[in-house]
Amino acid sequence: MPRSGKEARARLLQAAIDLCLERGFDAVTAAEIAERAGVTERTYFRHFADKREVLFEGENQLREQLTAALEGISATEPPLKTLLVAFRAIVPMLEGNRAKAQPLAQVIAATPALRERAAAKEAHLVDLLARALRDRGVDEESATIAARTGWGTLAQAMRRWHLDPGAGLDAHLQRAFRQLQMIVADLDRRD
Amino acid sequence: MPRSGKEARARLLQAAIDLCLERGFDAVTAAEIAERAGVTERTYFRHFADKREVLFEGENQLREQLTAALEGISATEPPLKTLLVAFRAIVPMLEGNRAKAQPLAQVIAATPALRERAAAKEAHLVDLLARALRDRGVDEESATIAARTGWGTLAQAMRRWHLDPGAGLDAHLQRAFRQLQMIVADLDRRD
DNA sequence: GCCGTAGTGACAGTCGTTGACACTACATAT
DNA sequence: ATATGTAGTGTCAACGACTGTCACTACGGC
Repeated sequence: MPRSGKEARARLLQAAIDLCLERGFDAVTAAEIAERAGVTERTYFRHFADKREVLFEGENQLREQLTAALEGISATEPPLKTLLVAFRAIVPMLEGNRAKAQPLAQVIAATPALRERAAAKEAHLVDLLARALRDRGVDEESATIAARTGWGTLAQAMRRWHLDPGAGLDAHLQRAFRQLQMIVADLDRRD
Repeated sequence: MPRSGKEARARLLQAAIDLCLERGFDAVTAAEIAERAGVTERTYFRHFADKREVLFEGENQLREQLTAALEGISATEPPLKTLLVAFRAIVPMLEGNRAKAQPLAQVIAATPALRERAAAKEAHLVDLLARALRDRGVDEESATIAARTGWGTLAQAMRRWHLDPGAGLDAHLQRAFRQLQMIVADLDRRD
């Protein structure tokens, strides 16, 4: 009984989240996730490459939004500024997703296998940023360093934001970038 | 016939490298790796947590060397400087390992599952760096940003070094950090 | 020679993952 | 309405990754 495929994925995601919150990822089998979603285990693996992947649906959205945000930025901006502007552009989307993303983040943080997947996804995104900068004429070395640095700074801002959502992600983001400037400027400081 | 455990691990590593270079990681079974090393599959899993882990033995050494290098640096140095000095301290070790590390890097780069593990190991190392900085009195936010930034810059230096080993890793490292300074300084540039 | 520890082999079993084949819902063209 | 293509699905079978258990063996110290 094939409804829409998209709906099946949504039900699988919900089933996976529920089961993982109840028992933890490792104590749940792929067959159970499928069963709760009303499909076969085989069907699960047609929609997702492996048992973990269902929990990372949201990352795709982030990737697309980030790509779209980068499109609209003048190629004459300096590389790190480009990233900062793109990050600020997706802040509303990130803030809107917080409620849904939080339980997921909790499950991922508690499971080594999922943290591993998350690290791989981050690496992918950094690659994406570096490629976007290179496409704008930034040399390969600067693009890579800027992408890693920019992403790392965003990640830290998001971490603080999760602990203190009241201030707003944008404030945390600007604060983190200011911190970055100080840290790098200090590289040549004499005691 | 239990020789030393340590020797078994070494033989398993060599067997894994050989087989992966011949056929690629995915086309090799854990049982085959064990067999070529002269032990049982079950014994393999006593020494390594999973099929991938054997290929990341070297990372442990890197972690230890980095920890040791950080010990010897005055806590009054600014955070990013601390990391740069630590990185330069382990340059000889990295250069000495290049011959052994290269085929491994090739296998890892060609296999998504291994790239994933590599990303996780990187995240671990960044955590380690951040913790080291915090232990020296650096505030949590600066420590995290500096760790991610510093590691990212080292990673880029190592990438360039792999393409151009003649110049020496240390030269690439200093160059990358200079590049970082320019990129961050440019954040406020007006076109 | 005795003993504790670390390392090992041999099974058996669970779970993740994949290939092959046949079948069904839905959209669209006719 | 009927035909037909496409996407989604169920079933079955199999391979390989991993784990628990039990009994056995090398080796160092006593």
